[in-house]
Amino acid sequence: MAKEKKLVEAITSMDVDFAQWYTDVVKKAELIDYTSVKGCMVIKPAGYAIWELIQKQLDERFKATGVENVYLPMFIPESLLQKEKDHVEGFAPEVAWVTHGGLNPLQERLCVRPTSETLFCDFYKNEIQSYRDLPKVYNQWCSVVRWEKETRPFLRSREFLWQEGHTAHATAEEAEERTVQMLNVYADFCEEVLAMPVIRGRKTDKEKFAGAEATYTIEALMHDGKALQSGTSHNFGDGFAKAFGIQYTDKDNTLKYVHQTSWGMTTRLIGAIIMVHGDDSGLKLPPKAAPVQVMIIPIRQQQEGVLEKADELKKCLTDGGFRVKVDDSDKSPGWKFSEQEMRGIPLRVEIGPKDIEAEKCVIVRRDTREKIECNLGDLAQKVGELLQQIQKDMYETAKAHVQAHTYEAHDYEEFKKTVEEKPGFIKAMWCGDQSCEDKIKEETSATSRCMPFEGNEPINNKCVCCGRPADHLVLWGKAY
RNA sequence: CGGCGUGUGGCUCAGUUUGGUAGAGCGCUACGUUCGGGACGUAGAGGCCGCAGGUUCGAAUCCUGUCACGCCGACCA
Repeated sequence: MAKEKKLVEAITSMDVDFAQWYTDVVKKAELIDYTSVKGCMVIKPAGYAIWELIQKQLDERFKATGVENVYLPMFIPESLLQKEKDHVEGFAPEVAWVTHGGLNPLQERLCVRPTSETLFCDFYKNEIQSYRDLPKVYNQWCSVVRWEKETRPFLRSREFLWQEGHTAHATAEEAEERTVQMLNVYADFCEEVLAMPVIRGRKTDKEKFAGAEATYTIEALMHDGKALQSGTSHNFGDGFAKAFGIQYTDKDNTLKYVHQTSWGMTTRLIGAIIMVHGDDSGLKLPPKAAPVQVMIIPIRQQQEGVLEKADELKKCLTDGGFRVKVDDSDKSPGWKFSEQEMRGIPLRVEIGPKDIEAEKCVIVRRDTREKIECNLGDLAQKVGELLQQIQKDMYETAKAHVQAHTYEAHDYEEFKKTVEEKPGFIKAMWCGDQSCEDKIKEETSATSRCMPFEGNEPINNKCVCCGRPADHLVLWGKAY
């Protein structure tokens, strides 16, 4: 149909060029704008509002587990960054340095935080004296800078917004418990709020965070079959505590090192929403992460009473607790439909003279495009039901996509063939030797995403790469 | 950091090969007609052709340098 075709002309089809499709959606949905600094973007109102919803709902979940928010500086003295060896080595290649204050060179250069472990450690070493001072469960919302070579909006920018939680505990058990707890907070948040299914698991040593004893991750699968690390939670053991001298006096009057964790989620989640849910018409927001949940589009709005009715419906829905807007711009209705779809607004309500006459309106779902007639008196209730349904259906659809794109490979031939022909997750056994991981990455470009906590029954007992005995099931895939 | 590509009104691009008065479509402004899947008419506004040098009577166009952006790799949330 010519008309159908016209709908998509502004956005490249995802089957033609997924990367271009992503960029088109990001621009057309007005989430960001590029700036004169590579890798740094303007997050526009439509994009920032999504972040605000993420922040609010995540923050509530954090606080329910006892997290308190703080703010630490954005600069780290070089000497501080260098205290933990693995950590510096991991981050040194991508830090930005401040070398001058005004016109004068600094005595010691300062790095712009790429993450704040070292600052939290420096802070905790004075803050923590006794077992009574523990645990410390702090979090900060801020931006960090990592001088990436290649950048993409939301997925990999040089400056990005995130939250980083940093905790200190008396025992290793408590730290481990917190690490897992936060990973679960993340996973539940992704599934319940973002309607995005995730795989929880542990990173291999090769993929774990610089300085961590263990890194846990949630991995999501994008529409094109590539994986996206969507949140991480690290257990540092007492490594940082030893490097920074963070000790407390326990009940038995002995000095002990604290055990620490850190965990973070970023604006990358917005990229995940785009790539998990979006389609050729644009963005598709899950209702709980949609800054505008309902767009009311008046038809023949110049006609007396139409705009008034639209505003009336808006008030009714706003009072019902929904996020609602009326598009009263002087564009044509068809234009407004397309805009609502590109912006991913979950529901639109069409209201025109014919509807007013019949005391009805038409509701259209963004996810299925289904059109539903609704009596005006039932609108708020119906909208509530539909938003819930959409939230649920979007999750189910995404879940089905992950299941349909998760494969098993029993030997290396099958593995290579699967990587090449079937984008998605591949379950395969691994002997635990990093040389196999390296080889697989080099030869197939797939990386180990995680060793999943669930669905990890061995599929055989041989390493998919070298054939030696293997008891780790690893989820592999090409990643962003 | 390597490979490829692109910089011309707000946007998408033509013009560059072969130097000669800066173009189109969309968008924008005003008025009018329209309005249930990207409406139309009329009249307007808007550009040191990324930046800096050079060659030339004359440069968007040729030369040198530089900056930025995009895509693909290596590094990463």
